[in-house]
Amino acid sequence: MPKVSPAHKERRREAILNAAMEVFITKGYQVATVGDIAQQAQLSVGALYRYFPTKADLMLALVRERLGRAPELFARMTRSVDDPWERLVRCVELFTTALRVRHPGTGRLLLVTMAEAVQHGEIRQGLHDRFAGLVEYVAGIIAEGIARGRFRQDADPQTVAALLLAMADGVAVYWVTGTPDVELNAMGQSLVAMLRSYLLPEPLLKE
Amino acid sequence: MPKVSPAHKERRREAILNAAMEVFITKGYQVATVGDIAQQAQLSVGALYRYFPTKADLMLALVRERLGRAPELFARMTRSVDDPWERLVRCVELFTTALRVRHPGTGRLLLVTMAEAVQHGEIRQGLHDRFAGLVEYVAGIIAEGIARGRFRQDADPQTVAALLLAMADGVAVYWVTGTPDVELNAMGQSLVAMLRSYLLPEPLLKE
DNA sequence: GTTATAAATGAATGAGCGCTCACTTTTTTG
DNA sequence: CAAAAAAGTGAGCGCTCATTCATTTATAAC
Repeated sequence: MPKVSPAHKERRREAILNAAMEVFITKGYQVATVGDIAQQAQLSVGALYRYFPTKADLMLALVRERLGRAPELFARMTRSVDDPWERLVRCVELFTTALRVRHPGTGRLLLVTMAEAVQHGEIRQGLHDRFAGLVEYVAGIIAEGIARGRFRQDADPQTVAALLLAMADGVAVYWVTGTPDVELNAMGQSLVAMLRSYLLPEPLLKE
Repeated sequence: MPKVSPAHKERRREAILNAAMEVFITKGYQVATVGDIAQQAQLSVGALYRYFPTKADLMLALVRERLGRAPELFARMTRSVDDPWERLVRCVELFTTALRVRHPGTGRLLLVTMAEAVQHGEIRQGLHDRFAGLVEYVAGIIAEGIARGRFRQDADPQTVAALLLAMADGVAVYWVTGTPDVELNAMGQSLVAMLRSYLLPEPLLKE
């Protein structure tokens, strides 16, 4: 005879994950304490341990459920656009918007996760999956553009996609560190301009 | 009446910094212990504290002396090249080579430093100085190229430079995490190709 | 309302860490 | 060689933290 409904348990689990995210991105994984997270979730330490067996499991769940879903999220948000070039531009826009507005914590989570990945194999795997998924999606867009004859024929989809995403994450990481005096929108625009000159053949350039 | 020469003290200080770098980049700042570093330096814990007052000071010295000198290093290594475009290409080459061959630990140090910067103000400042210095140098190259009429006139040196360097560091971070299946040279070549199509006006493109 | 049982609590446990300091070793100087 | 003083040692202090568990509280079923 269970005391609460599965739905209630799921809601509490989410609350704990939200609390963990908040604490991890403000203090970093190692400095954050389980007590901090319990307090943020308005729970006791013991109760928290009924939902996640260790502190590391909390982090891993965050990596898988908050970072790991980026590829499908991007795919869903840009599926409606047919033209490969437009879809690429949408991706860049989506990224800068998400970073600033919709999911401002995700950039910080990415940074904390990268730092932890150096040591923790499962976390490294989680990051790998996310990046590989994103590269695959973007490379697909580029490949389609090439196939349709709209993009420069000698571009290597995999490499360009990886470069693009490394840049995106590089900007994200620097942005959340508050390190450079970066204007996110200006960088997005320059990136699009650069991509356009590289990918789009001459006839489309005159505008 | 000092017991050892200043030169000897300086050599020991360097040895400790080398040990700290090795330990920090394999374990991360928080997980690394002062005991680890002392052991790596073949010294006792107490002796180490005669050279650096706290663990945090060790990290800070590394940030300033290993990361902070990147701008002058880049300037020195590319000064001999006169043509702005060639110098830009040299920078990209330099970066990929340094990452793989000459200073393989620097990428990891960068990642560990970024993670710590979230919390630690002085470290954040150190990172900021490094990035600002690099942006300034690269922006200078681009500005010169524009002034000489060799580069696209509507390019914004600051933004393009920041974008370029965020990409470089993004690649570095992903590379050291071992996350994507990245071929560093291929990415460097694609980057140069992209830059060429963006920065160089038509007459120079035909080759 | 009673009871069975899941959920929640938080003090206690034990391990580990940064840093100190009373002491030992080494080197320089005269 | 003797003495002074810097350099080096490492056990120990005080503290923090992840995790546990005996106990209390809340809920659902009847």
